[in-house]
Amino acid sequence: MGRAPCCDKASVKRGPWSPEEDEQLRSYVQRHGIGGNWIALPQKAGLNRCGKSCRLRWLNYLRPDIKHGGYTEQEDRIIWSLYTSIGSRWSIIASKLPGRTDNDVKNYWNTKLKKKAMAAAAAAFPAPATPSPQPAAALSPTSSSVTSSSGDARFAAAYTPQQHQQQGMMHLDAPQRRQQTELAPVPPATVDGGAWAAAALDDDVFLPDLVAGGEQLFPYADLFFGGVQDRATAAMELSACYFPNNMAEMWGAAAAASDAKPQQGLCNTLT
DNA sequence: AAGGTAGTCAACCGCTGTACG
DNA sequence: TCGTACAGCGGTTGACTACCT
Repeated sequence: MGRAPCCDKASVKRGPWSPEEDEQLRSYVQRHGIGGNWIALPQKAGLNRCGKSCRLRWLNYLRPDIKHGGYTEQEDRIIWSLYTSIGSRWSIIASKLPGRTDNDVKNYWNTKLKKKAMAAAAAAFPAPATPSPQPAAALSPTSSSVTSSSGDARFAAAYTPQQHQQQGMMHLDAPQRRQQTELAPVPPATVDGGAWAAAALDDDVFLPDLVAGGEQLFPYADLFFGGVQDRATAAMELSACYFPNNMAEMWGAAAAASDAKPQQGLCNTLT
């Protein structure tokens, strides 16, 4: 038995929102809040829309703190670094960019940033004269983020694990990294976030790949952005992104939950 | 000017995780 | 413990626009 639909799709309006509907939803939320129930909201607000549609419209468009377009190079760096580490977990990536939504970041990556990354990859690793014995199809079939998009597959295929090792780079196998991320052990709670990140030696944890100092810092950055002038500054930007001031407190709470499931790992903690 | 193609982005779909009775 | 309802997420679609031939 399947789940009952959240609304009667035949009777609710679909498609683009009119300015009147936007105003209706906006004024209702401003006056009453969401009320913890999106399904019931359309009826209360007098909207002939599905609750999910209202939620999406509010979160992605009507929310007062939303920013559209005008991505900065710093934001590009953050998106790109996180994508290469955790894959297409857009909500996590968006949560590190104030005013950005997961949908917006996803669209931005798919339409602009991915091409930029692929161009950089193609320039760094020109295609061999003979066909590669390991085509993109050899990538993990379990990866929706890779296999569902030829662009992603090509982007990922541009970097083999061997190349990563040769270049001293972190791996681009997003599902693998995701698995590592979710299974990553809770780090010591006695050190602050930045110090822990710099001190961590466990290769199973992705954050040190990004924020640890020295030549390993942003290993793709030179390819992608044409060089980071001030690596220390860039490190601080990303460190601030990943590690809030109460990092030790956060990890302490996580460590206290000794029976924490693997899913309660790094990314869930950060969200 | 007209038709075709590519790019963009809002919106939808279907699935998963979680809270709750 | 199980079933249900809901929120949230990521992938995909389709309408619209810009650009090219």
